[in-house]
Amino acid sequence: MVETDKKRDAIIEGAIKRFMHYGINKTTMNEIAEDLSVSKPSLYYYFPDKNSLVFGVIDKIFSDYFALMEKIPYTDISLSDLLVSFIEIRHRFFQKYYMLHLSGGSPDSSLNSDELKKHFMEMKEKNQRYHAAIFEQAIEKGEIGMINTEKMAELYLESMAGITSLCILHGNKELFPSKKEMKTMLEKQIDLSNIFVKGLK
Amino acid sequence: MVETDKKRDAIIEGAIKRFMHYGINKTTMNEIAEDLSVSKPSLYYYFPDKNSLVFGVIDKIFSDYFALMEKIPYTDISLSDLLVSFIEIRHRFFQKYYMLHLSGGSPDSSLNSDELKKHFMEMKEKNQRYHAAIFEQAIEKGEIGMINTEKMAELYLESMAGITSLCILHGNKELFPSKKEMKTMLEKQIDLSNIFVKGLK
DNA sequence: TTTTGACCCTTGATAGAAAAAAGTCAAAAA
DNA sequence: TTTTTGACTTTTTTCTATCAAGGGTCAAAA
Repeated sequence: MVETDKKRDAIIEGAIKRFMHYGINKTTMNEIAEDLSVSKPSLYYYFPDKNSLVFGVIDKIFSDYFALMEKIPYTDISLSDLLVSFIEIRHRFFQKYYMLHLSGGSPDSSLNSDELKKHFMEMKEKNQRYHAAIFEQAIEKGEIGMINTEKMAELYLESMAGITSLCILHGNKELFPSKKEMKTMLEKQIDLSNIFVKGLK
Repeated sequence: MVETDKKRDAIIEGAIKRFMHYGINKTTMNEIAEDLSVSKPSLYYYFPDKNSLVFGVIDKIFSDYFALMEKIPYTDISLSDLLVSFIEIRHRFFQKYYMLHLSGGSPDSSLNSDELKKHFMEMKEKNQRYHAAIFEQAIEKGEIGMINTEKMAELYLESMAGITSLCILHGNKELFPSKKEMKTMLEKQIDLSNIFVKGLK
């Protein structure tokens, strides 16, 4: 039903706001309910448990991410530039949703459910397939040489994720990485991406 | 004094054996002393505290690492192959000393002392300088184009470390990464290294 | 100079209690 | 019939008090 879906979405939006500021574990179902001026059982009417709500939130975020990716037209733009655009999109999402610890190594137990891990895996694979398709196009256009696109997309994204991972790991142990660390990370990813593409020629 | 240095080394060797098997935090000064059939205060005669002993151990391991690196002659070998040799050396050390968590993200509080962090930083920089020198040679030989070697060495090593970091992060949560994960990690590092070098041409 | 037994003091693990949060349900409201 | 709720139960987390273990010291002996 449409009304039901609207309410579900409103709950997800409310949850996202709390999660973005306090993180998943530090947000209670009561707080989300209070924000929306409803009772806790109402939340449980739309979501069987907190994990499903978290799932809904993650799913929404990823669908926004892919929507943004797919909005970028990949004709009339070099592979390097296209990949940089993708890096910038990921960078914005990483900053915006940092408190949700979507990049792994999470202290949030809610992210450790098998269901959610599976979903993360699926999103990762979807992202890889999308990048592999981009590589495929670039091969057809003669921008890069013949490669195993699936494997290269995986290696490429893993090298990007590795940079992110190190930024989180070696960063100051504050709640957030500093603006400066963020900028350095972004620059390194762009540099590496450009070298990577050149290396595929 | 020579005798004193010998005893220091013996203690370090004994500590390494324990650390390799049980990790730093799970090894007590008493155990190290018992292994060497001396009393605990004897240890404290040679090392003012546990941190200094850990420092000695780390220092020994890094000096072994650099000794092995420097043994590889870097004439008559392509940059790609040389870098692969380095990756293999790091891989062996990573496996051998895995329990010491030298790759960061350590649960061992002993590794968090300022003194030791500084030392880690110095070793990282030494490694970067060594790699930068390698890149310098390759430029002179015309194997790769002109680049900022310091910056490239940093980016290169960080992309390698990133792969390692992800392996630790996403690996099974067992004590050790599996042989298979290790192999995959090694292959990815080699692949990335080769693409990176091609990208510098 | 080097080694040691005996000792102190700090820290980290453990368990049990208390608090908080997740989750349920019968009944009311829409 | 669908949605909402106050009051309730169960589970999880956090806090705290205790205690053993491990780091570190020292005076005396070798």
